[in-house]
Amino acid sequence: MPKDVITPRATDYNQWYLDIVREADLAEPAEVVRGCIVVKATGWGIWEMMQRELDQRIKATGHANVQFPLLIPRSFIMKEAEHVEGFAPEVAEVTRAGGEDLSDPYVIRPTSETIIGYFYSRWIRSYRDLPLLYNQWCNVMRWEMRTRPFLRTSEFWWQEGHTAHATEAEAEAETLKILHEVYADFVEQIMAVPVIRGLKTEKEKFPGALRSYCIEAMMQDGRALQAGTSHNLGQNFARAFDITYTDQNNTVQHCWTTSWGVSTRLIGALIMTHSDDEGLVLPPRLAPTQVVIVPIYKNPEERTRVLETIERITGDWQGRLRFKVDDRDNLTPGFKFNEWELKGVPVRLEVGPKDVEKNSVAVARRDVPGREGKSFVPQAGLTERLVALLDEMQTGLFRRALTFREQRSATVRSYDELKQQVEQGFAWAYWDGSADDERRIQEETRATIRCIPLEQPETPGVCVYTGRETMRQVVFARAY
RNA sequence: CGGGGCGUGGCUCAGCCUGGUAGAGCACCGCGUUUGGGACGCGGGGGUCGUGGGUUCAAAUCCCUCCGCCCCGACCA
Repeated sequence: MPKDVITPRATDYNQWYLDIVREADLAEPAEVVRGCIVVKATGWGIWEMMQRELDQRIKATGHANVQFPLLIPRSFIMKEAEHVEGFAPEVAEVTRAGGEDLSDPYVIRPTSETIIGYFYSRWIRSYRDLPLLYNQWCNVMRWEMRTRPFLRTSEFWWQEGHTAHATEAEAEAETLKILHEVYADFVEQIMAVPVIRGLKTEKEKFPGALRSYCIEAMMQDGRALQAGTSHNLGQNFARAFDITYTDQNNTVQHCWTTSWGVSTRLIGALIMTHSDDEGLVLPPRLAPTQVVIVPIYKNPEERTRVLETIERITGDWQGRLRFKVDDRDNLTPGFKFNEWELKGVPVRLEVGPKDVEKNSVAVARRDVPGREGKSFVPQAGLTERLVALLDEMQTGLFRRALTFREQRSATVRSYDELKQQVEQGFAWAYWDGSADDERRIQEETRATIRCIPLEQPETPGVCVYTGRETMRQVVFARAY
């Protein structure tokens, strides 16, 4: 009998999400620290896989890792006008240390453009120093009013890339390269989450940026989640922090800078894209453990025989499959089946006395939950079969998510249609409105423009709000 | 910041209305039997009832203070 530990999605999507986080043992509320979470081993293991894949891509595109201080002089935050307005309300400050009040208080970094800008201004002298391509993995803090595990917490973990370039074109190329080659590639290929790549509107862009690009994903309730952002900061921060270089003509110029980040929020995206009422579902290429093996036996003799068989069939797995043998002796197989299902391990193998005799194993695939996803297969050729199965599951998860998004997306031609469509998913619409129009729509529908997709239609259409003809199409949705 | 809810073994909660020796389920420990979809029996350990004050012969229970957490809305990766 399964225990009712997870609220079905259809009953309460929000509660389902919280149940998954708890039951899959990803994280728990920190309780004693407002708005923060403790990321537990299963959750952090997933983040480490994300870090590994992202870090490879960040380095492959020419960046190196560095580490800046956690604390930033408060005065730094005040230097870029839009940036102050955007972040001042949500920074935590350190006003006292070493038993004394600080004459110049610090803020705990909400993001590091300012302190990095300060150092870049000292490091960059010549065009020969450019481009400067750095990234840092760290935690940041933003005093959020309402928090949810992974999606929005006061402290979160992320990477923030910060680069400086000689020209606007180079900065723009960098911003887009990160969006495509690092973020979209990782999220789609490894997380199996389809994304829309686009540009943020003025209202939604990063405080202090010239332009913000983003990737947007659709969750199972039809709402949008921003999965990553890449900002072309123009010369705004370079002016605020005097980041200048001398060019080939001996003229002093301001640099063009970029910043870009993805965070542990991706874990939230992962959950809300693939998981089901039985628990977490991990795409094979991201799963820290791809195959878990549950031995089944009634007595010590059987145990020995079964474990020997497992030893033999996993003999050529090193380097091909990430696996784990669950030989805990105090738990029944049934308990383990459910536990690994909750934790989202893509494939479970069961090896018992019958399999030892028949040279078979039971294979259960997580993307088809319960007994339906279970079949008995021969031990011969198992490794190849599993590698192929994982591959098939990876592709299948992506396709399933993409199909879902398409079913929940529609092009709308009137404001009434838009209102209806955002109730259930993405509304594609021609748009020629202002930031104020955007605000009014948000008030009335709770939906915002998620992005102006990079791929635009070739024929003009009529703006869904103003009625004016325009070439520009945008995506409206309610967002997390 | 507004609105609501809750603080009692590790967890979920009952007990409070109507004051009188602190309970249950789960988890944990020991032993035995079990083990192919969340095992069972027997035994056992563990709680200054969020904090401070008040009322009372007597407070988890009644009154007040403070603190914390969770949930729902407007802002945000």
